[in-house]
Formats: sequence, structure tokens, C-alpha cells
Amino acid sequence: MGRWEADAQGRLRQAALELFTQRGFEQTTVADIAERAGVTERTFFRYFADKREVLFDGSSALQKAVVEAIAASGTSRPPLATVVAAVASASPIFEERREFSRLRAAAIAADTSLMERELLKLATLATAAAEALRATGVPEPAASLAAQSGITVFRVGFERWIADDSGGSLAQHLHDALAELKALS
Amino acid sequence: MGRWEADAQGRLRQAALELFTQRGFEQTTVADIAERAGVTERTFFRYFADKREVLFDGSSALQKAVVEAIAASGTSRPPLATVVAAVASASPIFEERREFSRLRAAAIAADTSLMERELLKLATLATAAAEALRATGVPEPAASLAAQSGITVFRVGFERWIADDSGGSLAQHLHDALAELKALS
DNA sequence: GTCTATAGTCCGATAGAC
DNA sequence: GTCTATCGGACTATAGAC
Repeated sequence: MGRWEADAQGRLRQAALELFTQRGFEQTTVADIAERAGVTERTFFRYFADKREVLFDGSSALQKAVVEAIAASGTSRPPLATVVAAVASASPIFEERREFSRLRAAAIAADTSLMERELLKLATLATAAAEALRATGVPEPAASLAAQSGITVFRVGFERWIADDSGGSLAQHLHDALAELKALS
Repeated sequence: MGRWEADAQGRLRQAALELFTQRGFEQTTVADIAERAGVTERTFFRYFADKREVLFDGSSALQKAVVEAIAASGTSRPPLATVVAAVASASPIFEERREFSRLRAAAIAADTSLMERELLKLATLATAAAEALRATGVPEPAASLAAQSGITVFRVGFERWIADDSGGSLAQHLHDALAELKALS
């Protein structure tokens, strides 16, 4: 064991979420976060490219899971159902951390610049999903439309899961949102 | 007329697009833009809340047009078709400025932080469209799903219109993208 | 680990239009 | 005089350079 406490990255993430929740994103400086985590400002920027990124370092794992699920799904289902099923297969990532997910979503909803970053991550996820669909033989523009619509289902289903106090699962809310979207056409 | 050249805001917008196109968003400072427009940095921030916003001050006009078109459309059509028709009715905003639209889209595609702002504006537009749909009696979650899917159709149709050198109209590309999305379900 | 450029805010000052 | 647009300078935090 070294001179420093272990898992500086995890402590920074936790400190940031607490401070953003208490006093808001703008009222929190990187120096505040670093101090609470017991490191210097410089160390914060070693782990996170910018101040917002501290709430988003899990998004690459989600993207990896979704892309792999699409690649493994074959061509049996229609592409929109494939994308939603891929997201649903990754839903334990959120179900296991419901309170964290709730606090994180509240912090993002309260700050416009965090919302921008959230939308960028979701758009990047949609682009990766579209590429995975094309690799299974889905042509454009169907691949992009299915991928972006699948992410729309995720956004709406996720929002309702966060707001649902009756214990419904994220997977169930995703399923319901997909059915609603299909009913629109 | 006065001491100053007229339309400082328009000159700033034009100067910004030229500089972003030539050397990129990050390599352009606000001082550069202000200098080219013949004003000071301080004046730039009187017109635009931040450096990115200089490319987005038309978005409120688009949102107003879309919301009014939805409100005027009644309940005859299904909600997804209503949203796409509302966006299509605003398409002259872009058709009349195709070269500007193309340069602006290229600048946004080349810079991540401009893409974040673009996504935020589109999400805000979708939220406003959903509220307009609810006002015509469409319940949730159908209103949010139809609004976000309508914006997805806009994104895909717009991208193909920009890339289309054969003279197809934006309205036609929106119509085609909607048909493709319906075929996915 | 220090140093610096840029974004963005705040206060006030000034010059012309009406 | 009042209103509006511009300008000047000091200031903080982010973020990258050295």
C-alpha cells in the first residue's frame, strides 16, 4: 500500500456527486471536489478531462455492452427491437445503483451544461449502435433511425423508471416505452 | 446613423462562421471574432451568452414555428406525423440558406462542444414540441416519444439533405425519413 | 508542480440618439 | 434628461502547456 489512500478516482466521483447535489454544479469548483477527496486539483484533471466528465466515466462501459449485445443478436429481430433489447440487457448497470442513478439524474437535470454532456454521450451511444447494426447488415438510413429511436426509448423508459416509486424494473419500463412507440406509427 | 456600423450582431455571426470554417472553433478566440467584426470582446458577450451561442441564435425562431404549427394542426393526424409536418412547414428557414446551413453544419460536426450545444437545442425543441402535443390532448408518454422521434426524423432528413447534391428538397428528405421510421415498427 | 491563455462576469464610464 | 449601445479594466475558474 502506498502513501496515498486507494481509489482516488472513486473518491473524486463520490465527492463530486455529493457537492453537486448539495450546492449545485456551478457553485462547486474543481478545487472543492479535489479537497474533499484529499487530492490536488492537478490530480482531478489527471483522471477526468474536464469538470463535467466526473459524472460520465461509466458511459463507455454502457456503450461497450450495448454494441456487443447488438453484434451477438443476429438478424432475427427487427432493428429497433434489437437496439432496445441490447439496452435492456445492460439495464443491471443501473438497477444495481438505483439511488446513485437517481442522484446523478437529478444533478444533470439541474444544470444545462451537464445536460449537454449527457446528450452528447447518448448521441455517441446512438452512433455506435448504428454502426453495430450496419455490421449486421442493416442499411442506412434504417440503421441510424433504429439506433436513435432505440435511444429515445431508453431516455423515456429511464425517466419513468427513476420516477417510479412502485418498484417497476427498468427493463419493464423500456419494454413499455417500445410498445408505445410502435403504437405511434 | 451613429458612431458605429449597423448590425454588430450580424457582423459577429458572419465573422464567427468564417473563422470557425477557416481555422476551427477552438483555434478561434472571442477576441478574434470581435476584432473581425470591428467591436470589442465585451460587445460580443452583450449579444451572445457564450462563444458557442453565436451559431445558434436562430433556434428560437425554429422552435416558435414548430410549436405554432403543432398548435394549429388539430388532432386529425397521428402525433408523429404532426411533429414531422410541423418541422417540414419550417423547412424554408433552411432551404433559403442552404450554403449557410451547410457551412454551419460542417463547423458543428468538426467540434465536440458545438455538437453538445446543437444536441441541447434539439432536445429543447423536442421538449417544446411534446408540450405542444400535450396541449392538443396527446397523453404521456406518447407526446414525448412522438416529439423526440419527430426530431430524430429531422436530424436524419437534414443530414441527408445537406449531403444531397442532386437538388432534393429538405421537405422531401423529411418525408422519406418518416416513411423509413414507420417501416421499422 | 507552476505558469499561462481563454472564457465568462461584474462594475462602471462614455458617446450618440431621441 | 433618458435610453441604448459601446468600451475599459479587473477579476475568477477552467483547462492546457511547460
